[in-house]
Amino acid sequence: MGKSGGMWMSFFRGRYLHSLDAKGRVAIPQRFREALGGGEEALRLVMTVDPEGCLVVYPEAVWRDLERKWESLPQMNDELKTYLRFMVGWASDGALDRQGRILVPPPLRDYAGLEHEVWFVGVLQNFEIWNGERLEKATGRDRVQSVTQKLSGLF
Amino acid sequence: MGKSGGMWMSFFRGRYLHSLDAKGRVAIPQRFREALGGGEEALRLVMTVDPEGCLVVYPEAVWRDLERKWESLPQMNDELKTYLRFMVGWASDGALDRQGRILVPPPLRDYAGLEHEVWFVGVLQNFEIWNGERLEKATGRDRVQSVTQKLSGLF
DNA sequence: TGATTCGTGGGGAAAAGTGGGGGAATGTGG
DNA sequence: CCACATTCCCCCACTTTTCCCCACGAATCA
Repeated sequence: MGKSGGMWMSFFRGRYLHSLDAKGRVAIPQRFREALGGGEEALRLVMTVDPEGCLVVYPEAVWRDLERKWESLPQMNDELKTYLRFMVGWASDGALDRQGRILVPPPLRDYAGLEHEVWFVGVLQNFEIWNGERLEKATGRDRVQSVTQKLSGLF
Repeated sequence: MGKSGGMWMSFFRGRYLHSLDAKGRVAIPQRFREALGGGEEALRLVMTVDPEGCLVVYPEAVWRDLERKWESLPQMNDELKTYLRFMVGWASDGALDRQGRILVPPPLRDYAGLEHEVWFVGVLQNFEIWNGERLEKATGRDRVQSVTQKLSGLF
């Protein structure tokens, strides 16, 4: 609310530092909650891992599209099986509690090296949850500058 | 609003020294406000970071075009993911308050090393917010002269 | 010199994030 | 099938941040 009716926030943007409490819960940033589901219904999402060492969170609808795509692929080769074992095998679906928090299952917490402080990072269609040091390595200036070079043909 | 004489300034130009107050707010230079969004509606903008160490501010419309472009690219690309994590991951969207100010979120403040005094610099389609010393390093004469050499073929 | 605009500062209500107590649900071992 | 421990999720209370309002002072313009 407040933020005016402008309904253009359909993407996840920005970074937020939140804290994981002793019970393994974190509050989803309010801005992300808005992007998650709009309406009144309970916001459902799917959380899984990323090879870079963070967690990735998708709105349920977006995740379903991914699943449909995977399922409809022509042939199931070893690479695809490995990939699915990873993405789907780590996936955990859930809903926000009434305070807008999610519970991060212990295996995922371990995978991403999450302690007390965690960073939320929006990347358009989904968002990520990072351990601070890992995030810094992944988005350091040097890394970004070299990446920008390679991408410069694209835009 | 004031000097609505007639034509709009459609580009951002010039540099202005303003101050960030204790709550992290800065007034956008009046000239920039005019360029931002014409009409009477609340002026919306998106602020993110630049690898050179400053903040970049785009009018909402310009930013949306960027997002549309990014979104249409193949998403499995690691370089693109890194790039988005940087550009989108730092992005903060907001509107000016009634005094024409924006709130600079703490993470962005830290990234750009902004203390009390900050410089606004117009660069056509968008403008930047700098820490004074960094700006001086980035636009020192020696630096600019060498750059100008390399560019001389372009115009 | 009075009126208007622009930048700056601060008070205060509302919202967002954080932490903890306790009941329901789940699962495990007798 | 029944204790028992564990996990999960609700509610409430507290702190911090955000945002809306009003007000002052410097600069500008007639």
